[in-house]
Amino acid sequence: MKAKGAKILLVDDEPDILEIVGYNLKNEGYQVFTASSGKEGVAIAKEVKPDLILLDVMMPEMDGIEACDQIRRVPALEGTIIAFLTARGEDYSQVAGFEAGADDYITKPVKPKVLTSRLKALLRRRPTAEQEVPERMSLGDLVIDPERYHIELAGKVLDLPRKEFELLSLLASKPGKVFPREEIMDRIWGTAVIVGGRTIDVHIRKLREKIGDDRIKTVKGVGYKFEVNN
Amino acid sequence: MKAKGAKILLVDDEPDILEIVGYNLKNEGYQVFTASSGKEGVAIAKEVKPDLILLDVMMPEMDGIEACDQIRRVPALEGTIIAFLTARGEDYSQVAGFEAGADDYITKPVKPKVLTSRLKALLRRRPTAEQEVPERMSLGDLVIDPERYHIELAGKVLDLPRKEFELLSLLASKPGKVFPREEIMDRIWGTAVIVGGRTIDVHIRKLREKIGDDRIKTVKGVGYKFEVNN
DNA sequence: CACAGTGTTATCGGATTGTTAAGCGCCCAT
DNA sequence: ATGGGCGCTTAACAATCCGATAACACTGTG
Repeated sequence: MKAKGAKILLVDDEPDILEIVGYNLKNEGYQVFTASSGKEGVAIAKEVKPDLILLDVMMPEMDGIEACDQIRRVPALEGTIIAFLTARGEDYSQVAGFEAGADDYITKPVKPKVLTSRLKALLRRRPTAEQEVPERMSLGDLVIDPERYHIELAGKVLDLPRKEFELLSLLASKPGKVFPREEIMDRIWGTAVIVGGRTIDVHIRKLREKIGDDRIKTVKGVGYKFEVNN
Repeated sequence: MKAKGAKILLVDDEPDILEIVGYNLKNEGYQVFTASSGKEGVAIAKEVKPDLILLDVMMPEMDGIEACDQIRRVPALEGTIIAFLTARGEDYSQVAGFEAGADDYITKPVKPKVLTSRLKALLRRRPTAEQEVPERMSLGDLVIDPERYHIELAGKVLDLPRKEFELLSLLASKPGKVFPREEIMDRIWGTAVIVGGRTIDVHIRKLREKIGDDRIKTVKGVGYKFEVNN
């Protein structure tokens, strides 16, 4: 059910809305950021680069339309999806909003389920997530098949748990390259998740147990690398 | 690029919309049919059996929701994709909450490019619409017959309810491939329908009950895959 | 030898999935 | 119209499995 933690920025001047909507989105596994004015919203957007921004139209200081406009001018926020949250009846503002480059409108009040479903739909068709077809990798007698989510070792099929599979895929994506622990953390857990120091090691250990000690090499003080042995 | 002209039925009471949207779709190589009311839409749908129907929600005589409902009752139009066209600001919660069985919502005004890209995405999702449906799929002792909505297991004919059949067809369309839950949702329920988290599991369970536990495999944290066992 | 970094193992919590039963709307036959 | 059956969804609970952590051992390096 979780759409693995896309970043969502909520901008609304009513704390209640931030609270309620934010709560529901967090519950769905999103990373939620909030701002209480257009100005603040733009600032935070630049900082965290959210995947999606929910903008209330009516706000003091800087309304949603102008905020949208500003955000659209920031190159770093190119692919960001912007959706307006509007009370019903704020009619003409919608045309302006559309011109400002909004991707969707959601009218308040809205049921949490409906809201998250809309957001999911929006996030799903973002261009960035469009066309990534992971390819089958062959490395000696080891075959990594992302589509089937398993590996083949010397002809034998082996199922791996998710984290292990991702970790191996990452390391194997560039054989010989040393992946610093930092990078591994970022790419597998994401910048938002904080896990303890031994977690990577444990997964590495399990991998070694399954595919052989000699394939993953430790570079002390730096990280790990995958090596095709044969 | 042109998908050999899928048939699209446009239903809207505004001639302008029919004109503009129709023009663009034809330009993209689709076969376009039009109707200007829900009633007419249903009639034409029965006649031409389009792959996809674009329904305006607000229409005289019969609105889009009712039309959708009617179309969904026609067995011959079983696999038809239905997308709602709504004006921005029309209340989502009402429409989305309504379980009419639409696959997507598209809000007007929409740029032609965006519209066609979304339609393509929709058509791509449906195995039935994209290319010709393989008459029968044979996978070991399991035969899937899309024509009759039933399967044969070890020679015995087995009738499956619609959702179960669609689910099985989807999984079996690429044996071995892991279908993420998200993708299953998209392709069987569409983005417009909101269903709870356990719904897929229940259908999977019923399928396993009928065709055997060993054919559908769970990949935890990801999805399910079909496997030919012999 | 101390210390920092890594290896190893067992354990626990919780997220994810399995399972069953019940509810609801629809169709059809009585 | 009415009742039963069916298909789909939801709810509630059980089972399972994964992944993080803690605790401790090991290794190499200054």
